[in-house]
This record gives sequence, C-alpha cells and structure tokens, in this order.
Amino acid sequence: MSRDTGGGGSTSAARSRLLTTATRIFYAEGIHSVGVDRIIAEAQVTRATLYRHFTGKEELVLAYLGQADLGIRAQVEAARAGEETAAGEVRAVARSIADGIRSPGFRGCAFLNAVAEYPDPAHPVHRAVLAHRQWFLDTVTELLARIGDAPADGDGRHLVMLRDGAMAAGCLFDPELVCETFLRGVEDVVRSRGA
Amino acid sequence: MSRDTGGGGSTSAARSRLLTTATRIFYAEGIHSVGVDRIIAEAQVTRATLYRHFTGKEELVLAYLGQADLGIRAQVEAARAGEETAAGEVRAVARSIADGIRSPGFRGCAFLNAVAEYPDPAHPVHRAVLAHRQWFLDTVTELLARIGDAPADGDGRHLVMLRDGAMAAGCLFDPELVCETFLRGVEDVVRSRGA
DNA sequence: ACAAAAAGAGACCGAACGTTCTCCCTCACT
DNA sequence: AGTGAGGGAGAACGTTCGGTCTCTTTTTGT
Repeated sequence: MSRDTGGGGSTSAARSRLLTTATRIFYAEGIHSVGVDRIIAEAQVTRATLYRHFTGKEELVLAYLGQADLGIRAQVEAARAGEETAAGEVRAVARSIADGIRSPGFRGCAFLNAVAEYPDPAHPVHRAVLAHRQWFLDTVTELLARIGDAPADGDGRHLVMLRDGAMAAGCLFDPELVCETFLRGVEDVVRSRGA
Repeated sequence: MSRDTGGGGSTSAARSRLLTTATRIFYAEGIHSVGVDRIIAEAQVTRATLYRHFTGKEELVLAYLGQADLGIRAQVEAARAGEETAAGEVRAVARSIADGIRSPGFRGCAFLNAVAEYPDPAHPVHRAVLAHRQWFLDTVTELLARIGDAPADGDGRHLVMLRDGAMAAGCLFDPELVCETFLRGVEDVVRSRGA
C-alpha cells in the first residue's frame, strides 16, 4: 500500500492525511490563523513528514486549493451529466451550488476566502484563485452560449456574480433564503436567453 | 488641539493616526497577516500608545470595521441625498458602489474580507460584520419597498447578492466589466418593480 | 505655575510561528 | 538478505507575534 507508481503526483498515506486535514482546517478556519503544528497534530504526522512532502506551508496551501479545484470541477461535471439541454445543465449546476450552500459545514467559497488572505496579485495563491475563477467563468459562459443566439459573455458574468454573492452570503445569512434568491436569479438569466 | 470633550469617544492625534493607519493596512493586506509592529511603525506611534487607546489588536480591528461602517453609511446617505424618487435613490446607491469598485486601491468589501478571516460566528469581529450586513439589507429593502407595491424582501436580497458578487469580483476581474454587469442587474431589479 | 494626562523610547516577556535537524525504526522492492 | 525511502519522535533554530513594563519628555487644562 501507499506506493508511488513513479508517474507524476506522489501518493502516500501520510501525504493524503496531511492534505485532507489541511483542506478541512484551512476551509473551516482560514489559512493565516492556523499553524502547521495544528495540521501535523490532527493529521497525526510528524513535522519532518510535512516537509518531506511539501516545501513549506505555502505549497500545502496551494495543494489545498488544487484539491478544492478538482472537487469543484468534478461537482460541475457530475451536475452536467445526465442533462440533455444546455439550459438543463446550467440549472443542474446551479442546483448543485445551492446544495453546497445548504450543506452543514458550508463556510463560503474556498477561493474567495483564500484570496481575501492573499491580496497580492503576484502571490501564487492569489494566482491560483484567479485561474480557478477564469475556468469557472469560461465554463458557464460556454454553457450559456449554447442557449439561444445572443452573446453570452454578459450573462456569464452575471451568473458568476450571482454565484459569488450567494457563496459569500451563504454562511452569513439564512442559507435557505440565499439559495432561493440565487436560483431565482439563475432562472431569470436562463429564461432571458429563451430557454 | 486633540482634546477630548469628555463625551463618549476619545480623540487624539495619536489615536487618529493609529486608526487611519490600521484601516489602510488592514484593508489593503488583511488582518491576521499584519502585526501590530507594522501598524505602530507606520502610524509613528510607540507600542505603549497603542495599548493606551485600545485593549489589544482585536479592539483595533473592531475600531477599523466601525470606521468602515461609518464610511459606508455616509456614502449611502450622500448617494441618496438629492434624489427625488426611491428608484433614483437605489440607482444612485448602486452607482456609488460601482464608483468604489472602479477606484484605485479597491480591495473588495472590507467586511467580506474580514469575515473570511473570522469564521467563528461568536467572535466579535464576525458579529460586527453580520450587524453591518443586516443594516445594509434592511436599508436597501426599505428603499425597494417604496418602489411599487410588491413585497421587497426578495428583491432586497437579490440586490445585496449582486452587490456581494460585484464587490468580491471587483478586485479579481476587470472592474469595468464587473460594474457594467452589476449596474445592469440592479436596473433589472428596479425595473421589475415597475420603476 | 503646577499637576495630570498623553506620548515617546525601548527593554522585556512568554508563546507561537515556520523551518531544519538528527536519530531510529519499519517497510517494500531488488 | 540488503538497501533505501518513508515515516515517527522530538530537539532546536531564529523570528515574529501580541502584550506588559519602566522611565522620561512633552503637552495641556486649571
């Protein structure tokens, strides 16, 4: 068990525990306010093991965001699967986002939270957030472009803006009301494109 | 100069410098990542002076948010003044928000940024953010209620959601496009109420 | 003029930070 | 059987953190 196939990404029980723990704690409590001691303690790993797999805390943060990125891409893909129309896919993605907001332990968007702690645009963490956001904007814009003939750029930005607002407010207001408002807004956008 | 009138809030040159500096740095760089040393150095104040005016860093953070709250209330009030209709007031507030997003040095919403660093709902900083947001939601909802006869709660939440999304994306995407999308969304809400 | 408050200067504290180090043990593959 | 990487355990590094302290100087109101 826990053998590296020699390919690209390394895998091991300790590294996996480290990443899972870091993901949980960083998402729930923020990044700057938790030290590596907390993470290695809860991951039941020694300090040396951390620095054997990551060059430092920053790389651990980047791995956390990388994992979050993979998770969201999978979530979007899963939501789109099974839908037959582009409008159906957009609605399914929106429902999936709403489900996340309603989930216990929801603490907002991991990327928006992270970028609030890394305002420097040149910082790798900040850039990772921008990259993820660009992917999401492109994805929903392409999806919307398949509904009707109107240019989709504005509607894509509109949808992302609603999502950002919903993710930000989802852990500050009543999640149920936030989801209702969000889904209604998405429906308006989809209908305005003739679906 | 710099004399306390004996009323409620104390005023002094050093305290004012401290608060101005803290506001600037906390907003631009975050809270947990800047130490009191940075603040006292740039405020040209000694350590003892900080702790003479504030019980600790946390109180300084709360004072920072209090100042930001006052600033936004004044901004909203200024935008509303001179408008003759409720719809005009909503549009003016939205334009004022867009102006902020377009301003150089815009780093998003001070409250959303702060709450990302204080996820604990029981923490005073977190609660200060919730209080500010509740005020803003109430304000725009009351304003929207004066346009048309339909219930305004949903539209108020919709408008706040757009604002949150715009503030979050305003320093991550092209501010001009963000403002355009935001103002269009606000216009849709206002028009849907018959204005 | 005088007393009180505010501010400056800087030493100092214990704790936590991220990081590096050595030593030894346990596996898995050759 | 042996070799080398992965991991556990823990000491130690220098730095920074938030916060407290004493002492002196400046300012301010009476």
